[in-house]
Amino acid sequence: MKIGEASRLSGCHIETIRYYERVGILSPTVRSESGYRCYADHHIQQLRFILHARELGFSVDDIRELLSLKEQPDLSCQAVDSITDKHLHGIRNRIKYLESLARELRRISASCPGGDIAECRILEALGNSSD
Amino acid sequence: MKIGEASRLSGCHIETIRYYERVGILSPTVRSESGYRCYADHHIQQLRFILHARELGFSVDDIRELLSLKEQPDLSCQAVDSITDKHLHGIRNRIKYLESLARELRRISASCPGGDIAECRILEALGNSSD
DNA sequence: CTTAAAGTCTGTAATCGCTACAGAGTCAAG
DNA sequence: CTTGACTCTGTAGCGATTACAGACTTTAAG
Repeated sequence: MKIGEASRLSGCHIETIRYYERVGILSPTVRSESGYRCYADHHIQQLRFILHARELGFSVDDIRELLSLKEQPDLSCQAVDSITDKHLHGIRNRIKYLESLARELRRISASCPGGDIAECRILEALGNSSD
Repeated sequence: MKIGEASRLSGCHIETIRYYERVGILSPTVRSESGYRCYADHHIQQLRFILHARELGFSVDDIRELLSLKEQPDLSCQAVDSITDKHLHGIRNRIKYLESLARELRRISASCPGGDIAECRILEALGNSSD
């Protein structure tokens, strides 16, 4: 099948499919006489895997590694767990960071009486280095 | 003062200072005979404002607007509030999104018995389109 | 006075994960 | 036979920096 159908079946944009091939997480395809990429079922499977992993926020590098591990069924899945844990850890850190930002913004915003710019506490707070 | 001292006083990297000038959120400087940038106190103030706003996650475009509003003390600070609220909203949405990712990752991760890759439920879950 | 080190300049490329073209070629239907 | 849909490659853009290379200037020490 050609890239258009692969796109419809996998849910990946055409340009993204070509991108995944370029960065080496999607296996290269056979080419037709005219140079069109020809996709097989396993490509669709791969694309769905990639898409789902991306939806869960895994990086392309993580996915490369996950796909490579997938090819070695006899290995312990500890490496997979480790990638997942690291990723989860990263997400939790980002959440904590964003929560602290939100708290701080809320605090600053609440302190502003809402009159003229001259008395705006938000701008004032931004002007002061560490408050 | 030259860029090195401006960097030390403001806490911005030298290259970042030049970048802020290039994108137009830091006022251009007078140049010395040899072409070195000469910074005054108000540049340091501006840099601290920018740095703090960036720490709170405001975009460069937001900052450009905040700085421009700051120059008009007679205006209502409603525009400032609006930028801040929008930003806070964006952060809260990102938090929600990351929390849903974390829940899903946790769920998938917990379902894995931890043996061989062949039985790894994480890889299995990633392979299945919508679960 | 010379030389070495530290500072500064401009311009360009890299980061990440796509997305969006331009311009050319291919294929199927009417 | 032509129109339109599809595909190709290659390149540039996004955002906010960071990281050079290669050239120039200034400062401090010997």
